[in-house]
Amino acid sequence: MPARIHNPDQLIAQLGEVFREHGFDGASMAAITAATGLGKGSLYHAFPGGKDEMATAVLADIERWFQDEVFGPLGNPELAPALALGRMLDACETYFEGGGRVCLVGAFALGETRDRFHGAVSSYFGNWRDALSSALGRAGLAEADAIALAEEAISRIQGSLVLARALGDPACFRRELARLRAALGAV
Amino acid sequence: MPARIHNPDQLIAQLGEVFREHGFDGASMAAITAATGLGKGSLYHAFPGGKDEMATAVLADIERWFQDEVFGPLGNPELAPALALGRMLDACETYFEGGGRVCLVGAFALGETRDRFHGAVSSYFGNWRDALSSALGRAGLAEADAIALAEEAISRIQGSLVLARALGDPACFRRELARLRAALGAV
DNA sequence: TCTCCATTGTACCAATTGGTACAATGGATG
DNA sequence: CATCCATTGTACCAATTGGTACAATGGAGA
Repeated sequence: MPARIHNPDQLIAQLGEVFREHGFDGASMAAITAATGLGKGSLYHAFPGGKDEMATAVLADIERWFQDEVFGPLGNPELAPALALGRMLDACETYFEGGGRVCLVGAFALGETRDRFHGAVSSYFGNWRDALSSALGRAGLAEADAIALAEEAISRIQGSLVLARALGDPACFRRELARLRAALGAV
Repeated sequence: MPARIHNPDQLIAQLGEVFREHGFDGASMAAITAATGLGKGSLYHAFPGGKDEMATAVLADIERWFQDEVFGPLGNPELAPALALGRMLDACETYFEGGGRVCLVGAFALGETRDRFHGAVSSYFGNWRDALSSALGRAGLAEADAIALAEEAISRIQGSLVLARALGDPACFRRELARLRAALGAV
């Protein structure tokens, strides 16, 4: 009966969407088997640690993506900061699907899971802030100003995702990104 | 055995803290009875609709508080806008305990509960945006600019709560509030 | 003091939870 | 073709879930 060989990348992506849609506690094994098409046997074979391990893998995958697409370019001294900043905003627009997709890490930070995955959550946001402030520093800002603006920019991105989802209006997020693009472009 | 007369206001506050700490799905009836000291009998007597009704009552209570302390003053044409804006920031600093307390409505917006309480969530953020943009309009901004700045300010508040919680550094939130105070003061 | 009834705690319910055990499968290796 | 073993689906588990039923309580009004 087994239809062997399951694409692990696709599996992680599917798990991510389940957690995004239901939250950690809300993502029951029943929902996970339904979304992935895999039985418990397969899931616990791939993730002996159960849901915790699945969520950890998802978070690691997200961080890897942002490391490659966002944090890396931002921290790269050989890349023009203006270019890296624009790339960050483009990546966010794509990744969060123009405000239609929520930030799983942010949701985990606010939600019931705040402690359980604190390491991954804090690493994600810490790396983002550090990389962004590094780019802003290279763009000419003093260190304190760079850190302040980095915190502001990340807050605006995360907050507008909350707002967009709350109002049911993804355009909220895109508008905020546009304003942010102008503000960061003026540095 | 009953120790009659239970302060309903205190009960709502306790329920709010449970939902804040565990999330909606995570707040089991066991956790709720523990936090409130009330048995299931009392709880289902006060809230025949179960957890849903409890959460609805908590959300209504939060909206009432913000209506009185924030949205009302912001929308009041007889109040100097600069005063109302300052009062909003003070109220946020107090209510969110300087970044140590999460926004339950924001958490519900991001989390697994996004649809179930969509009405209350969208009303809270919609009223906030409308009241804030009204105050900014009275402060001299054109309507489009007022709406844009209102969305930005709410995003910054909500986002910095996410960031503060994620990094385990409540000061993040207070710093953002301070920057926001400067930005809104310059209007 | 006595009665009444809103309030309460407790025992209980079916359904679902995350997790385990294990046998069947079938591609890869020889 | 035969063997092996990683991979898989299924049956099952105790614990917990949200919710209900109901009897005991004890303050308020007569």
